[in-house]
Amino acid sequence: MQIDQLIKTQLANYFEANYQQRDLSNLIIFSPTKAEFIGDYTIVCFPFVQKLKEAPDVIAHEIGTYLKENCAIVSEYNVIKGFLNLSFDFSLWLNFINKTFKLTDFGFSKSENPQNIVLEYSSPNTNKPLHLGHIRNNLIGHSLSRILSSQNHNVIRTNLVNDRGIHICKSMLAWLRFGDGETPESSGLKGDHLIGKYYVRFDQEYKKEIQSLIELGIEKGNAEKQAPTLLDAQKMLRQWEDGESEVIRIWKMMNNWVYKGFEVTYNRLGIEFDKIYYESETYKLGKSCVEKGLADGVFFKKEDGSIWVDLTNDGLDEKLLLRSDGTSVYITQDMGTALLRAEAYHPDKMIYVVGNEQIYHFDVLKLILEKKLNYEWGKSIYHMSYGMVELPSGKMKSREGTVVDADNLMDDMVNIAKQQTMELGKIDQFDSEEANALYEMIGLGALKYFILKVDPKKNMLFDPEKSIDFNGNTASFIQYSHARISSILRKANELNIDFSNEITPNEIATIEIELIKQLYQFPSIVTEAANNLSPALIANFIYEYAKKFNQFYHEISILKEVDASKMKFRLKLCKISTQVLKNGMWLLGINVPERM
RNA sequence: GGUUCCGUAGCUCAGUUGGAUAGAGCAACAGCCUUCUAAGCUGUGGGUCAUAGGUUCGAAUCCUAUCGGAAUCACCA
Repeated sequence: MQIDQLIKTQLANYFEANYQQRDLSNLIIFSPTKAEFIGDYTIVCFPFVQKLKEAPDVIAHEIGTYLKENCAIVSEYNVIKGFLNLSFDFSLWLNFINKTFKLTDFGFSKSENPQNIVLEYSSPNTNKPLHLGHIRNNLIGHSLSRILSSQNHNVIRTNLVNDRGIHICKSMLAWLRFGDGETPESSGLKGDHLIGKYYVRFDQEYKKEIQSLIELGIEKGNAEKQAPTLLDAQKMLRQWEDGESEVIRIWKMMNNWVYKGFEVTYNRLGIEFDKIYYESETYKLGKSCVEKGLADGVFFKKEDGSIWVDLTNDGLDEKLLLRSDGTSVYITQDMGTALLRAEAYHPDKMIYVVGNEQIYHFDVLKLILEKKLNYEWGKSIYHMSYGMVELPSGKMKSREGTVVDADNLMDDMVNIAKQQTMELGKIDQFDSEEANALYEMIGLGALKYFILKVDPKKNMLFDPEKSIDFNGNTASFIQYSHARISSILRKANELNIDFSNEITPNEIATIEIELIKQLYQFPSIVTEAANNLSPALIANFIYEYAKKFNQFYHEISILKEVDASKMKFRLKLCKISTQVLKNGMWLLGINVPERM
């Protein structure tokens, strides 16, 4: 199937026979020919110069002649400077079209060594609703799960809910003091939003107390530690870890409100999990892990009873593993969770989709598990760190209210989509259910695409004022292209054109060849995206493809003024194009409409 | 201060393992709807790829230094 492998093997034989050099085949650079030159694929000949002691264009001609004579698919070649441009026989593309057009899973491939991959993403705290940063996390994670499973890997999608800890106690405390028994039902608020309200309330009270302590002449750092509400929250955390029934009851009740709220958000985003872990269920294992390490002398205890690991020899610092009051910290439960996962799934890889602000945390985690506790699976931990989403005003801070709320944002996007769609007035025949599904598809598609098209590792900017466009490099453009192609295929269906049989068109337009060449690349792009864990590669590729198709659409009439075989050929091309757009967007977690 | 990441058009972003003359979209301007969907297509303008060195046939890409931005170095998660 892969042309480049075929040619490389041929060339390796050639170098062996004529120059007695085997390792030269590693130097072969094989890439699609740039549009402004004639040819399909290009071999760069400069790297051979040193070994073969010949001028680049001489070598290029030699290789070109050899390939043309010995390689059936190479029909022509030309040389420009050291670049050897090869043209392939059209039968190659024709076979590709005839074969691919029957597939529904075009772009997906069977990996020769499928792996068990535990993929963690989302990982929300239960003290506030999801915001734009979480959206990026969820979208990247969800898309990666699809990209990896498209390569035949066994992906276990996991979520680790941070349902315990001091932050939860803060919300609980504020609710007990100021909540007056308020519930999602009584307030009409979504559960996660209700809890978020009290998290903010806690912070306000806390700040007030700090201020008044400072006015009493207490130094700021101490004031922050001595504020009564904070002490109360810390007390509550100890009560929680001791399993005090009233604290546990409220905690359960409030967490359930939040879960119901999250469920709505996840459903709307289209995010799913195979297994949900709760920190409250894994932190104890983490604790025993720490105690075992202490017993083995890998960790050490300070005078106040807190337990630490010394990583100074590994270029990091000392890191706290258990507080002096015996309660666990963030990393404690991550150790426990990792342990559970390793036992349950025997993963070849454990991928954590977590923001780049936690690079240090995951360096520590991996180091502890792999090198200090000597777990074999420790080396399989990989932190897929993504960049922050910034606003024009700077970073989002949930306590300062400068966040873009996930639910509000989705509402806004769908509303804008609705408004724009109605203005265009193309879907008058839709009933309201169809229409609403379409608004949802377009609005959320725009949001998802906007986020996923950016290289995950980079920080990105989101400007709510400008909101998200529906023109240009956007999901709507791709969805629109899909709707158009679907329209052509519907028309063909109405006219009862059967294009399923093998065809051999004799004359082909250049733009068609360009389309086919691009189509041909799709599977390797998906593989590359899986290797680099980058949905952005796919997003930008399908945009390029959709754009090219739109040009094709304008330049070439598909159903008229062509002979029958050519028309059928183009219909096949259309069919494959819908597969590329549909499958590509599926990998991003975005739906495409038949009409819009 | 230590560590890590980023710096490409006015703005938002692409740029495959180093390859040919640096690519889109938005914004601006000029055209194109009697045809399978104009959420589209065509054209124009816009660049010292942060800066300076180095590596080589060749550097936006690799190395070093400098400047600018971000994250982190918590008994927060």
